[in-house]
Amino acid sequence: MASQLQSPETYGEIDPRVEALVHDLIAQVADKWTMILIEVLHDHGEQRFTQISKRVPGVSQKMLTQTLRQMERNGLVLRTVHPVVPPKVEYRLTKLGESLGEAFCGVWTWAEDNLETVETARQGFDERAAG
Amino acid sequence: MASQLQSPETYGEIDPRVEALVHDLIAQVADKWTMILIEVLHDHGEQRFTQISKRVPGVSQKMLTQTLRQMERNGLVLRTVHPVVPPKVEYRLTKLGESLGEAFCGVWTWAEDNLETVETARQGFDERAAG
DNA sequence: TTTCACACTCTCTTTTTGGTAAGTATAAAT
DNA sequence: ATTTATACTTACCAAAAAGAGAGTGTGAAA
Repeated sequence: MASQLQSPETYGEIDPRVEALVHDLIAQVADKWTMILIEVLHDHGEQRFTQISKRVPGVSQKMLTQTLRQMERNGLVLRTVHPVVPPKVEYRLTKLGESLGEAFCGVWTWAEDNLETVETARQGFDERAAG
Repeated sequence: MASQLQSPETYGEIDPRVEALVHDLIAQVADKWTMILIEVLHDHGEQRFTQISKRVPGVSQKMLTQTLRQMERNGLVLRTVHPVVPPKVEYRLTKLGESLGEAFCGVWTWAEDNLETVETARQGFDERAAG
């Protein structure tokens, strides 16, 4: 398969294993729900599962659990279980989670600032394709 | 906006439709291959299809074409077709593409800076889960 | 005449992802 | 005795994404 051709020297000085790790980490962390959850947890502080779900329109229970778990595993979120009935579990961002939120700021503001530019580009592209 | 990660009370005032547009745009633009292609196009300037594919280990032809097209549609990439045989097509980042690359820098460096922190967090989590 | 180069496109198959809905545990309230 | 609340887990299924591989067009070189 020609698509798998390798040319190691093109990556220059950077260790390709580190590159791969960075790519993987970004893929996990730049996920749609993760980004939204960071936002919600930042804006509203420590919250319970149900509160979060109400603030995030469109998440299924499954995805919320899954994303929260992954974030916890990656050290972005602290999960506190209170041994009561019915269960009470609270989530909040760790320092690491907050710092990721700050790192995302650039992308967020880029998206906000360029919504129209992108929309215009799309229209141009689609017209060229059609005409 | 909430993306600025500053004050909780600003969250309520945002138009949810704009929020949704921003989320969608980020989802398209924060995609794994898009990020890698921005990097490669930034580092090596204007390149042909095959050159790019050699510099990106693991992309299939399909994904490369698809991602490049999406980027072109979003105005991130300029595609230049030279009417010769065999075909010659060159790709380069637009200003918008470059600006997105800069916006990503924060996330990129966050990932590099925190690789170990995350790895440690994961090990802790996995041990807790096992034990 | 066959081969090669390049940048795709198309089809088929596999893998991954995500939704839905039901089930679990427990104590208090009705 | 039944319901309610919370925070899940599990099983099943449909949809979407991605991979593999073959095919396309054209002119020049072997």
